[in-house]
Amino acid sequence: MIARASTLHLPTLRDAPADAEAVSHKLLVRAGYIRQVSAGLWSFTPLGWRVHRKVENVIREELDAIGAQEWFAPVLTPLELWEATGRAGIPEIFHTQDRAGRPFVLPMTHEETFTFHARELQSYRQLPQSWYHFQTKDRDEPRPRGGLIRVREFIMKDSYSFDRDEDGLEKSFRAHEAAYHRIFKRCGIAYHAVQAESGMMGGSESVDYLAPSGSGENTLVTCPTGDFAADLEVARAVPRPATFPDAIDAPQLVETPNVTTCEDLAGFLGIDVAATSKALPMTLPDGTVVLALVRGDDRLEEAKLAAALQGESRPSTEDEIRAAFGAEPGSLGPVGFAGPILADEALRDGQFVAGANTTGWHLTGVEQGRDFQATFADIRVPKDGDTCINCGGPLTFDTAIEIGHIFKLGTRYSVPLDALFLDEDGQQKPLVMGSYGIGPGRVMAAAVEQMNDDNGIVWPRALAPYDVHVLALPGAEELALEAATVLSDAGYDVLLDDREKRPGEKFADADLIGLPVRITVGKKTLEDGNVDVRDRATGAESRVAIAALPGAVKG
RNA sequence: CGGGACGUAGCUCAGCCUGGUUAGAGUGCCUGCUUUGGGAGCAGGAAGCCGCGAGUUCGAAUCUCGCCGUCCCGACCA
Repeated sequence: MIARASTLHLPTLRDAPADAEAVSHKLLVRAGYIRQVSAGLWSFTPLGWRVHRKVENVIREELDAIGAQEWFAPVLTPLELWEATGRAGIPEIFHTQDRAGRPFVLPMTHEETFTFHARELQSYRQLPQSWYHFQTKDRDEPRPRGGLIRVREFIMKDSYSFDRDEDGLEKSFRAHEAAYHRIFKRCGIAYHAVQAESGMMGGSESVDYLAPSGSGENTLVTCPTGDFAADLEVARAVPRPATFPDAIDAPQLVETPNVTTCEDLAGFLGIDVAATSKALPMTLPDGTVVLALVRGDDRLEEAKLAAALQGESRPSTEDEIRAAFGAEPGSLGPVGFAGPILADEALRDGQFVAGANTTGWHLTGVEQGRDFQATFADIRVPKDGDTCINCGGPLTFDTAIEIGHIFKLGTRYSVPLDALFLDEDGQQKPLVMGSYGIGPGRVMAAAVEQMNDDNGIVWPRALAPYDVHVLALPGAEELALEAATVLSDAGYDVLLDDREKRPGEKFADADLIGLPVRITVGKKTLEDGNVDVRDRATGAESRVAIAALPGAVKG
């Protein structure tokens, strides 16, 4: 087909909006792919919607190839389904009601709805099933940002698998994993599949798909040798070794007036900050105060802490600290503390400086096992200078966009929603489920983040809204149409720039919009019948006869 | 929700501190002429609830208060 730029709504801008920060945000707006309606609410222009649909179709083809079946389920969902699974109270959920006052949610995912439908699966003979749909998701995000990177309403492809047991789930999970690999590969996106937190989804295993980019919400931790990749929140790493002072037989009290940070403490004592410890009292829901202990140069990773404590906790209040330690906040430490202590692995070996539970005093030479008892877990945030747990190589940290996430849900939803089937042994059992999401909008954003230059977007062929951009320069309109027609007849989607614009403006817009191939038909063409074929990514240019275009354009 | 910034033409911004004719520029848009292989030139033109509401004042884009909106950092987060 041929789309004429003269009639297409193609609102390119010379300047990026002032409030845009992320490259993908700036370029998608400037090139006319998206427009903002309100915070976190974006419309896709005709051009942008074509890209979105390209992503959708790649996903659709790969999911269909693993036997998944496409549905379409409503956004509006009766609240009672969400009450049944206990997710109605999640703060991100939009709530609404009908005229009779019946409550509904605008859900952020469709586990409840699809599990509801899965109640119709009654026999193991009907299993396994993998169902998916593309549907609008709403999330009352506290802070939307970065154009398409974090929004309040978006289309997600979400799949749900239903199996009779864990083995079946494993197969369904791996099938999706393989499909996801093919999907992102086809979209031309660099990504890492990493172990991740299951978060509010529940379930046992999850794999996060992170696309490294200049902007994003996640931090991807990788080892250059390729033997390690993880989301910062769950990444394990080896901190640099601490340099300890000479060991002593028992902790020694030292006065440390006006010392508040570990850096100050290390400076005051003239020791390595990594030889100090940091005490962070946390309160559990039942009121218990747990002392979280990390090395002086480390930060506490709350996601890891939650995993170690098997539940959420919060920083203790000053009153709770006084009650638990009999001391003021500021010089807390593990020695003499009667409650549970959870220490980071980095504190296992060595003698550290710790708070003395007396304001203005610290203890040197504090050794776990001898001076206090603790349980150990990895609860620190990895940081620059850490090394790989597998090969010891230096780790690198990159911001990344989460473009997909797959979960083993188990029976988290099938039990509360009574999605049961009759197994071969005559027993009624809950369906064993998985769920699998991809945000096509985020795939678009990630592609732009990864593929652009100073002049604009450089779309991979699979995602470009059209295959070829034919520029009709003044006087060559007829020939340009001929070139476009030859390509269209050969099966290419062509954007024909037949606007009454100066050449420079057409070139600039073509670079900005970023179609993979640009064909210029102009004065030179009138002379010898050849057109210029230019590769957007490499800038390589060649002169080609119009009749030979289909071959020359082939990727 | 905490911290910070911003709201003036489609877009990018000036004007505000120190209140005062009819609110400006660039770009984009419209008309005409000239031009046409990397955002050309000339001439003419349309385009603004100066975020909203109160207040101060003879007089408010400008000062004060409140609200709303948007962005950034953090918290939060499939």
